[in-house]
Amino acid sequence: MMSSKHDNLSLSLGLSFDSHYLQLNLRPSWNDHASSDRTSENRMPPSPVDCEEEEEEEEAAVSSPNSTVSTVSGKRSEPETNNGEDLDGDEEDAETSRKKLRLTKDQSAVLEDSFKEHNTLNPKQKLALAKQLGLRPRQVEVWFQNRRARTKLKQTEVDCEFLKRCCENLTEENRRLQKEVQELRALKLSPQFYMHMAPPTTLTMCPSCERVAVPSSTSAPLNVTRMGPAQAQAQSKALHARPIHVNPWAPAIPARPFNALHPRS
DNA sequence: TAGTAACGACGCCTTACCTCA
DNA sequence: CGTGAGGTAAGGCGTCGTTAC
Repeated sequence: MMSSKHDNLSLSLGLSFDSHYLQLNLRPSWNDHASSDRTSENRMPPSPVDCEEEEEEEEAAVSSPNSTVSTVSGKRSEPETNNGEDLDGDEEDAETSRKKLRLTKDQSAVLEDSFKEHNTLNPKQKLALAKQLGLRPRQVEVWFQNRRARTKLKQTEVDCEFLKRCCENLTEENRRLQKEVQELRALKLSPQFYMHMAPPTTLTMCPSCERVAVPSSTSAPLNVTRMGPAQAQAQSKALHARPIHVNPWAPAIPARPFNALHPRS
């Protein structure tokens, strides 16, 4: 099913906004229409029996916003009377305004715990959670959707920060390598450099592109060969004419695994 | 067996509401 | 007291997978 494609979402993100949000929920006057959590709409069902009775039809009418019968329940212009809870104190403007229904601390905590276990819900779990929390299944569904969106957003921010640091490190590494190339070129211009150097390997310099050829299939020690013009041209021709699948002009510097975050380590 | 409509679930985007500085 | 920013519940729409026909 579709839930499987989200199974690898990282849940280890810092979710500080939730605690902040939950603290706000403790305030008794967060909503004038709802004098308490118990009386606020969609918070608590009129009774467990009522909730049980209504959940059956709600599940059919609410759980899918796209089904032909479900879109009725969520219209912002329509009062939410299916739980019957919004009639006990805010009959003044319930018909016209869409209420902001804040979940209680306990509700959020339970949802959070459930989300840590599995970030998607099957219909059975959704119904059970809704019943446990005194919410409509649609509310539980929406909470999980928004929660997944928040997780994804957080992950995107983390990824963005990571890529930013990668970019910075690569820029720094590039700067360092450019400097190194300049130094090597300067050394190359002075003949004494080669005179006093006992090269540990044999390298073949390509006269045209000034790179060092690395034999692809030999493990024998290399010896630096300074070729004459004709000889070098012939070898260069041979090297360049050969059908090459892998670039033979590898960097002369021994390659090592590059860590973008720690390029010098 | 292939095609198709219905349905459910989800993601993405947006809106409306709420709180706080 | 008014206001803008940020957070969040919820609506709308498109997409995809499943199922029945």
